[in-house]
Amino acid sequence: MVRTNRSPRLIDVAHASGVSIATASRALSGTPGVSDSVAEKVRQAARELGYVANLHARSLASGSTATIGLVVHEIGDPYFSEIASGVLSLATEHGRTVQICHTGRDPEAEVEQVRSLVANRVGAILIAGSGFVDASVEAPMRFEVQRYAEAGGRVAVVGRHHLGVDSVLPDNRPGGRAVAEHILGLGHRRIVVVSGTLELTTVADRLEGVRDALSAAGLDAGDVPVLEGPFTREGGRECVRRMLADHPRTTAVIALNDDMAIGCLSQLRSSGVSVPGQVSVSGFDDVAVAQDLSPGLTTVRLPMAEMGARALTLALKEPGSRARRQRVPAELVVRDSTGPAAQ
Amino acid sequence: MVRTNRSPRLIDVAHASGVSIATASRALSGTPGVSDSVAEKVRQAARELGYVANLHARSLASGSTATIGLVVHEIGDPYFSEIASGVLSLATEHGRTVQICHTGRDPEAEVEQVRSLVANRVGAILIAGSGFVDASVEAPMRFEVQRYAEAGGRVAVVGRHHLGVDSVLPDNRPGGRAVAEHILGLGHRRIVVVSGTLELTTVADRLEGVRDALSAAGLDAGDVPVLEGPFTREGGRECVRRMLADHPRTTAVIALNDDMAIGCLSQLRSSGVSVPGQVSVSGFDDVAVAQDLSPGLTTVRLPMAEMGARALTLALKEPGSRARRQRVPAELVVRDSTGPAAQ
DNA sequence: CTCCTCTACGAAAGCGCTTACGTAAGCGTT
DNA sequence: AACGCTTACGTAAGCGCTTTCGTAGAGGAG
Repeated sequence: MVRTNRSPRLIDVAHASGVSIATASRALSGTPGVSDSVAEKVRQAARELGYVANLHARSLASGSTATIGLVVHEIGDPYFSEIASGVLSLATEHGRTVQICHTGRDPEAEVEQVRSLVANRVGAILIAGSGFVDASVEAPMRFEVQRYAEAGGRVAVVGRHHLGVDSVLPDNRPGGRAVAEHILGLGHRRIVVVSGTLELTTVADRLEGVRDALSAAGLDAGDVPVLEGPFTREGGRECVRRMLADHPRTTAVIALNDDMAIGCLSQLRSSGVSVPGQVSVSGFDDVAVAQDLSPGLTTVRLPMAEMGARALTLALKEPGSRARRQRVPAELVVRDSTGPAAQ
Repeated sequence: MVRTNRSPRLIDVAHASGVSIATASRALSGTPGVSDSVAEKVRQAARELGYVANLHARSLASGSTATIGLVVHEIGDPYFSEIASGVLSLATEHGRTVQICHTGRDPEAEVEQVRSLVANRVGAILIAGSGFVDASVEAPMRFEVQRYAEAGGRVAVVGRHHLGVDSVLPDNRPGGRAVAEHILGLGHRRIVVVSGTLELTTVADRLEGVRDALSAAGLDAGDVPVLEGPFTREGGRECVRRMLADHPRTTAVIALNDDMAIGCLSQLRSSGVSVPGQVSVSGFDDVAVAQDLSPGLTTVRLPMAEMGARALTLALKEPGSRARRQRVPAELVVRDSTGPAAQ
């Protein structure tokens, strides 16, 4: 029975090294109960045959997988692709493969994707991206995640609370506070916040931080308009247009992520407003390109790749009795897009 | 034998709907040979039980997978993340999952990743990113890919020739020619090309196009310095520093990708050189952020997401008798970073 | 020398699914 | 009425691995 042109199986390795397939399996997967000499013989045979275990067979038999699932909103978005980069790098080190899903920012698609990852019996699920303030929107997701976790699945989230699982949480609120303090410290008082939809917890948290700073400076947070738009570059452009129309005397724009900030810069430039001469602009996230913009974007740095890696680390660890939380510090990075308030 | 807290299996669905597991399997996977009424009954039962097929069992039994593997150099890089975005979106529509590997631009890691995808028995492999001019570097990859393809695997590549499989090839050379013609048309003659390593075919092709245009304009291509550096923003900065030192009278920089162009803009700005007043800069790729830079980057648009989607489409199709090639047009996009040559 | 305990290994039972093959029933021919 | 053909379904043999359980042999204790 010659199987030409097929990849060798465990049984081929077993035959070649003169042991049973049970022993071969143990030798190759490092399970104890095999003498060193036999184990080495088996490994040698495997190498010579070019044997690679069939993952599906292994998963089916063992009931667990080396694949980990990563859910992001949009992989084309630098915020998420940098997180993914961190996850991928670490996963590769651990010999694990990563299956990425993106949801197009649709909460229903998100639940759908998680369900499909569960169905695929992935070993762990990582969920990146903001949750929703509204608990009822969050409920199906929470349900799905909990069920998976209770069945022994490992889950970790980044930048998302309230899911009752291990999480890596950036200091959104302190970050918001820091950037607002910076703006205030430059003398700005006619400020506008450019924000993604307030339904996102990330947005809400950052905004909260901004308000903390405003109150601390004795301002009424109600005096600072919050312009809401899509959490994208186009959203930033749109908000700046509204700002120029409705709040023409504004001297500083606090955008709640870099994407929007980039859109703001773009629109201000096309509208002939100088930055930071007439209007200062700040962002949030510090995506890679932020430092190369003109002017360089003042923003709050979040170590995205590291956050991804830490989430993976959490998911790989033994589950704790309760959900762990890792805070990730947010660091203000001052560049050229902010300057003293024009008089 | 009650299996509490475990997901239902095919046999549970079969029992619930009063058929054999073979019929249940056929009904759920759409294999012909089941009457409509029975099929509907089975699907109904599956829905009620919340049944989802175990992918591993299915793959093991059928010998094929719904997973497709995508190899990129660096998922954090917009060029690749936009391709990945296209692949993911289309894959989701097809009910397929995508496993992404990134290689950190290391040719050996690349082969390693492909090997591991093969081991995982993925249904198709997509490889994005430039190949190497040097055939001997390319050989192991070619070998691996061919072996997989011969064993019935489906492979498609984007932006890479010489692998002997279906490919989606951007018009790098015509694109290079177009952007160089644009620069020449603006009156520039003291031009510098800022380039990634010449070992990459992508770089070589684009450069070829640039030279075509130079020759056509009656210039000696040898007169135009080619500054080589890493194919990244930092590489762009570095090359500009060299340019300012060695070729101070340059009026135009043709960067061979947007990343480098962004680095060029950044360095020129910090060096106090105005763009496009003193020096014009062009890029290549048209990553999403290019339009929002200041000045907006003149570049050559490649529809990355579409390229990814097309590669997937090729891989999903029945294999042809010979490798198919799809050319993707490159379109010059003129923005504000290029202007008339200063006298 | 016997009995017991370990250790190293083999036999074999699945993991949950697909699919080749077998068969019974229905239908049209002659 | 006998025959073949088609359709709809069931039976059972795997897919390639892990893991439980059983056992032979080595070694120590009495």
